[in-house]
Amino acid sequence: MAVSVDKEQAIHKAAIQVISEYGFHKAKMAKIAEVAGVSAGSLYTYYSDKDHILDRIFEVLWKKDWAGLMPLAAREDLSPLEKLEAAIDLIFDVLAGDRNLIIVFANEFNNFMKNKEVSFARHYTEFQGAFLSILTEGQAQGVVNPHLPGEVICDFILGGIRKTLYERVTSDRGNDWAILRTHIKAMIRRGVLV
Amino acid sequence: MAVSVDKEQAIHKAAIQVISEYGFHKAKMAKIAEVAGVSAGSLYTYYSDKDHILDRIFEVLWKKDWAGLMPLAAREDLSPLEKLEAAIDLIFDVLAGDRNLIIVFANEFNNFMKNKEVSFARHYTEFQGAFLSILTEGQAQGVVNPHLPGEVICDFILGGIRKTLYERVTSDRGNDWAILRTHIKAMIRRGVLV
Amino acid sequence: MAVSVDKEQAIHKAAIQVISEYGFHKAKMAKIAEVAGVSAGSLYTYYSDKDHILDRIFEVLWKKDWAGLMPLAAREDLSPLEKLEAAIDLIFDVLAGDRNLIIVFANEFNNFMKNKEVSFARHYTEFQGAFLSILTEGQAQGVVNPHLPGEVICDFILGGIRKTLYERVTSDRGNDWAILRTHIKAMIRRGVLV
Amino acid sequence: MAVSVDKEQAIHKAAIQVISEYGFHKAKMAKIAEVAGVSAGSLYTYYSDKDHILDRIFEVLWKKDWAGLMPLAAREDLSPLEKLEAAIDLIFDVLAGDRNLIIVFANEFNNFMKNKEVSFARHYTEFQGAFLSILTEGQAQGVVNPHLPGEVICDFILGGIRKTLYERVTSDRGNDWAILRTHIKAMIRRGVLV
DNA sequence: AATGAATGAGACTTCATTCAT
DNA sequence: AATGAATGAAGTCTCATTCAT
Repeated sequence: MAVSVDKEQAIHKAAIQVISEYGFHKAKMAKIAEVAGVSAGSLYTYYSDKDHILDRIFEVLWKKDWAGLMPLAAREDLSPLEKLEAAIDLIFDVLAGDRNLIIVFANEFNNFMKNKEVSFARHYTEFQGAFLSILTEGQAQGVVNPHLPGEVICDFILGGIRKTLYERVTSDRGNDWAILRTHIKAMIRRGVLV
Repeated sequence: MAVSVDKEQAIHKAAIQVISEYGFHKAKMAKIAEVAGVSAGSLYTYYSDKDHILDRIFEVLWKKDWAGLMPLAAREDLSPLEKLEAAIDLIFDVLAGDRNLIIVFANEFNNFMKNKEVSFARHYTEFQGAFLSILTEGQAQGVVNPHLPGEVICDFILGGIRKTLYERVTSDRGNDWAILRTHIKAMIRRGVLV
Repeated sequence: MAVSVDKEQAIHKAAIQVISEYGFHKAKMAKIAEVAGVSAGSLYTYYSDKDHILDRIFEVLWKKDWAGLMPLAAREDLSPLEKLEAAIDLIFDVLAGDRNLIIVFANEFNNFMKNKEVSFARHYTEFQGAFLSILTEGQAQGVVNPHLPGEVICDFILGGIRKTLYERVTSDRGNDWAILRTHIKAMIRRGVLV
Repeated sequence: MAVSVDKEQAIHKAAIQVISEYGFHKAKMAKIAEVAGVSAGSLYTYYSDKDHILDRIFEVLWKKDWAGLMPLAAREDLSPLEKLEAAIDLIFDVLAGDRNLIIVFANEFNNFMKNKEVSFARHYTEFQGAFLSILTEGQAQGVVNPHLPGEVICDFILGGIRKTLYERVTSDRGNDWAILRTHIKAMIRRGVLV
């Protein structure tokens, strides 16, 4: 029998679940296999090693839609503000609703980036570059505060969203993602003042 | 000779360095000992086990000044906005400038909270409560946007600051903390729009 | 392949050998593994930890036949003296001939009992209770000296047998267990006087 | 200041107490020092190492009076039976009443003998030889059962006494050593039968 | 391709012993 | 002589990975 796509996905999903619960280092291969309903040995038919499983999680996450930010940033039929909102929507569309994925993303992202070869890091740099370009365009057009460095805006927004999502799925803060999205957009645009 | 405060601090500092470099799970006790300039066995004169070292890092971090938020929030001679800014200053004062501590804090906080008994979690809850009370007061006085849930503001700000600090020490984005602080305060107050 | 009964028994036997030679605390897991012909890690496929290995040795020893004393003591077709002799036979049948097991039993029994949860201790208490009931019955029927407290008789006999077996396998005192058994029975019944 | 006899004895006593509670291998030097009221380092002023402490315990035990068996066995003014009783009294006199010493003796004797150089082993062999000579004399004079091998009698009696004493101090079986001594003598002479 | 028992490198931790004070 | 912090060798146990079936 050829390698099974079903099985590969079962492992992928199980890994997200187990890693979200225990963290990457405490997530045991045996536990992932158990949750996936396969043997421990089978993990190695689909993945070269434990790191590879995490690699793939971030790769899938990337391919899911984040890559969509680049063409978005380049569009000329949208204003910078529309693009900024679309970028935020894009992050929400990818993550919101998937509790375990949010947790893995929030907890493992930094450590993941630290160890990883260029491949993913380059992806993320591209993403950031596109995000930055939207902000820069906004500043050029006089709609975004020109005194704020783009990197700071970028980091602050991404960090703010990440933690907000994480706390939402970790604590019990409801799951009305549509309203949350609105709040975050408002805060980004206008700040907290009245 | 009594237990040495110097040695205890050497270990503390070495642990922050090693954990910031490798992450908690890959940080080996032997490596921490080596960096601290003591034998592996000596670690156990000052700490009961590896977890205890991390516990202590967060405990020291907490005692350093975060606890200062509670009396701050209660002050009546300051406006909510002044308190909000003071709270942000407080976070910066604790973390800014200490590269390794920022990294440990950013990377280990979530996992740390997951495993910890009430002691630190309660501290953090108090901190968050004080932060929330400042925002709520601001909303009551009509200076903070009443449509934004306090928790969302709180998470977003704390997450934004965390990532901004982390990226700053991780990438090469200069280290002018005073200016960074100003940018972040501005963004929190007025958002990114002009 | 399912867990191997052969391997489990190889470890069991190797443990008895190594513990008999070095004593429990000086018996290294690595040595047990080596003697058993498996890797150190494999020990943990069959036993949760080192203590568990010793637990199991006593458990097997118990199940081997000591449990047989209880029904024996209850039999009504045997006189108390016949039961007493049968009890002694039972101990000999379990231990005699197995040099290493005798050594482990003699050396680790006390320390084992000290640490152990009720499970084995209860077994042993049952055993002792059955032994006592035989003696008490003998006293009631006027064949056993009524002036001797049952516990003292019981302790003395069991202690006497234990040391006799131990010295026999430890020194070079032959291995004619059948004759030894006879001597001991005679001594118990009639003492050392002519 | 010269080495203190008081301190040496405090350590000796503390060691007996701690070893009786935990067993030799789990008895920590630090704990012995604590109980003795000295520092851990001071143990090494009086003893070369941990083994030495146990050596000394058995040495003192030996010198206490067991050595008295040899002249006793050689006396010509006593009958073999009187000597046998005197030998049993001697063991009781040395051990009875000292709870911790009984426990240490019962638990560590075998392991101690296994590792020890000739010195103590030779002592014990002498002791056993003297005991045997009493029995042999008894057989020669027709008062001790000539069919029982001396070694078996010897082992059985010593093992019986050891366990009886141990159980007595370990369980709660009273502490009337005088009566216990009588029971044991009776059992040895006449057995359990009426 | 699937299994899961077996492997063994490596980590944490203990504790008898040392030695500077 | 006394102290007790420091040492580091050694031991138990874990778990990602392999491989015979």
